Amino acid sequence: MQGLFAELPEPPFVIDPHRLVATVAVEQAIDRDLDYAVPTQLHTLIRIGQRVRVPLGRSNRSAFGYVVDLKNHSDFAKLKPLTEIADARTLLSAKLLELARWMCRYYCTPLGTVLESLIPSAVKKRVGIAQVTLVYPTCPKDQLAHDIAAAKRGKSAAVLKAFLTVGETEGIEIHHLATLAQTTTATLRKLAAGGLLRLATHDDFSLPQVFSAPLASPSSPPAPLILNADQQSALDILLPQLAADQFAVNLLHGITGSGKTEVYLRCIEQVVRSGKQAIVLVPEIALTPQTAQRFTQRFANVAILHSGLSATDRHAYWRAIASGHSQVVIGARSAVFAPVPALGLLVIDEEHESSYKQETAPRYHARDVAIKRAQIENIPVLLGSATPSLEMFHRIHDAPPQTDGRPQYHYIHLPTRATAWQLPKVELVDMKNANRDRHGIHLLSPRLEDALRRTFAAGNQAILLLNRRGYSSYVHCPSCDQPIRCKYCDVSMVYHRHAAPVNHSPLARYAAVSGQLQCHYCLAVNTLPTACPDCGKKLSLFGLGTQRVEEELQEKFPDLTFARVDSDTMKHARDYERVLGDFGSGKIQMLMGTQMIAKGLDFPNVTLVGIISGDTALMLPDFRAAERTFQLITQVAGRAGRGHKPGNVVLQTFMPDDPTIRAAITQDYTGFATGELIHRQQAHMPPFSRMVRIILRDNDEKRLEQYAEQIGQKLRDAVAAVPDITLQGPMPCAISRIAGYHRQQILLVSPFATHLQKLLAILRKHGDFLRGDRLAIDVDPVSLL
DNA sequence: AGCACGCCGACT
DNA sequence: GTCGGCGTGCTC
Repeated sequence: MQGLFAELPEPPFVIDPHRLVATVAVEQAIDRDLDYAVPTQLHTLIRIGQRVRVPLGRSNRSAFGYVVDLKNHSDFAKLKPLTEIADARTLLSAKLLELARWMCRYYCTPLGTVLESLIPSAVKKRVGIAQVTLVYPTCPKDQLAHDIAAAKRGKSAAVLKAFLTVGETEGIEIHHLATLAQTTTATLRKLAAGGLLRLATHDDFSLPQVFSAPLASPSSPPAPLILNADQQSALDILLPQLAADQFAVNLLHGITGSGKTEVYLRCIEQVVRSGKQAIVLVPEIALTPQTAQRFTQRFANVAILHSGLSATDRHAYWRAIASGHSQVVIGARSAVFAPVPALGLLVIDEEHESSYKQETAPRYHARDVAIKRAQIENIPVLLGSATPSLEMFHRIHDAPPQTDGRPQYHYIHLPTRATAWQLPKVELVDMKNANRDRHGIHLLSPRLEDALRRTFAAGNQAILLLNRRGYSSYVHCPSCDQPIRCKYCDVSMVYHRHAAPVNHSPLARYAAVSGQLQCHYCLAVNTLPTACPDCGKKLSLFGLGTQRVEEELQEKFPDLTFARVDSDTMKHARDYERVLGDFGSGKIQMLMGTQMIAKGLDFPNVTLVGIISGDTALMLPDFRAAERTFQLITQVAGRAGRGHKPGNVVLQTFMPDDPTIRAAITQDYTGFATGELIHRQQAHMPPFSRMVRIILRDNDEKRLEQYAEQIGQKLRDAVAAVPDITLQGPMPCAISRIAGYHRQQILLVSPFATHLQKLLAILRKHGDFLRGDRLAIDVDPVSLL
């Protein structure tokens, strides 16, 4: 069986033919690679990168793993033989294996666990791989004519003639042969039983029909767009890197509408022209048909790895990508592992997005993995954003001057809108005064209401952002002065007006139709109590959610057609596509919802963006709260004025003097970043330090405290041996309980990532820190909740 | 992650 | 007397 990857070494020359050892990373949280003896009959078949079955443990239970090394000796005395090769293909190229090894070290995660998330499960399970039966004549080829003459007529002669006409030295697929010889497969099997033919079955790894289209021209010719000067100078930096096959990190900082995508496309065109492939990462929620179309219009073979793919399709795409058929791969986080044979460029769009961080083991950040992969493949990586993460902004500006052998960092700025449209005007509404003269509760200020009316009167469209689902975020008892909290989590429950479909929760079926309390963390659902469970007094509703805004809109704008877009109403990708389609065609006048509508939408008729509460995220107990707030406001503001009409943004806030809000009004990224970086430096926070967060959990609070103290002591001892690391904690997490588990954390902070890595390596050797059920290690955490 | 070995409470 | 609780440690 031929390997998929040409660069993989042949199996070693067998020095001792009786002893071949395979190092295997089992698909389990075992932080050690295990050596197995390779049975003699597998010596010529085994390859690094194959998935194998091995006996494991005292009871020799069967486990799967990946061959990560082949050698003639082992330090271990008594080796068990591996059971079988589970898949003849090499599922891992040498370079991807090197990437996995780096993740294993950097994220302090067992290699087997890393590989488990590198190889899609559809590939592991071989979903959709059929067996194909091939038929061979038993006589030598030069005797075929003689045998045909001997058979004279009948089926035997017809079948053998088919071999001659095809001129096939290899076997012919059984159904194909039956058609050629005008007979049936049953007859062929009979002839095989009689000794005239030989049958053999193989795995059918061929690509499905959809991929058999030739490398044709794309569906529509590339638009002969004229680039502006900034785009052109961006390409002047990027294209030589591509031509030179050179590792370089590029931060493409371009305001919304500045034409970042066109820069991506031009770079990818060059990659494709040179016969290589490109990978484009986009945030999960930006993986819409609208995004995909921009690429499929320009390239013939685009693999779009979206979450709705079936296992069979996923596996088929993986094979298409591994074969080099796909020129461009577009996908969310895990697409960074796409097994393209000749990677030419990695693009990470919206580089600052926190959805690039995986919150389960291996807790990797796809942007950082992409940079590492680019280094391994010796290619450029292109990080795009209108609001770069402070990590990248600082790293690029603080990079030492280019010297030989050091990675090159490039800051590429696109400061103007590509089409010379105006940036939207942002207007601030101080909510402390806005509703002074009105009765009742109003989420929409008179100013925002007025702006909406004028927008619709002019036949334009609007987007309204509120970053919280549900109706009301606190159900509050005025007497006890306590909001109703989740039974299992340390958070208040959110009131949802109508039974929202919460299929993930086993409690969902008990939800009342009229209204329910939901926990947004563990997804528990309760009915809304009629009175305070503690004192029996009447409850009142506080805080606001998208459902409440929906209600107010229906009252104030009875003729308005609008859609609420949040994870309650958009359960399927299809719902979302339909709503976006209706919005694009003008059937819907307004979208209202959570951050799902803040990213990437490009509708030229949108002239107004309303932000109902610009400061909700600012209050979160997280050092990135200001950064997130600035990013969200800037992103959603960028949805306005993308056509020929100027855009307006109305930003409602209770904190009109907050520096983050002020910077967001003027969309002054550099001003915001400079100020925020000073704060971070004073507080010794990232990007001026690196952080490792250790999360401990237990369903018993007392036991957790003991455990945290014990781990804390071990850590303090270890920290004493490594310079420049400070330890904070153990302390309760900001959300001190989730789904019944009490949570504590310990933070390790150091100005030097290498010191933290050294510490983790020591702890790891010690072995106390791999109890995945009680302890999680999060390197470079993106959230501290 | 499994799974076995090991040392203390309520059962035939 | 022993069935079984889940704490600790190993897996080539």
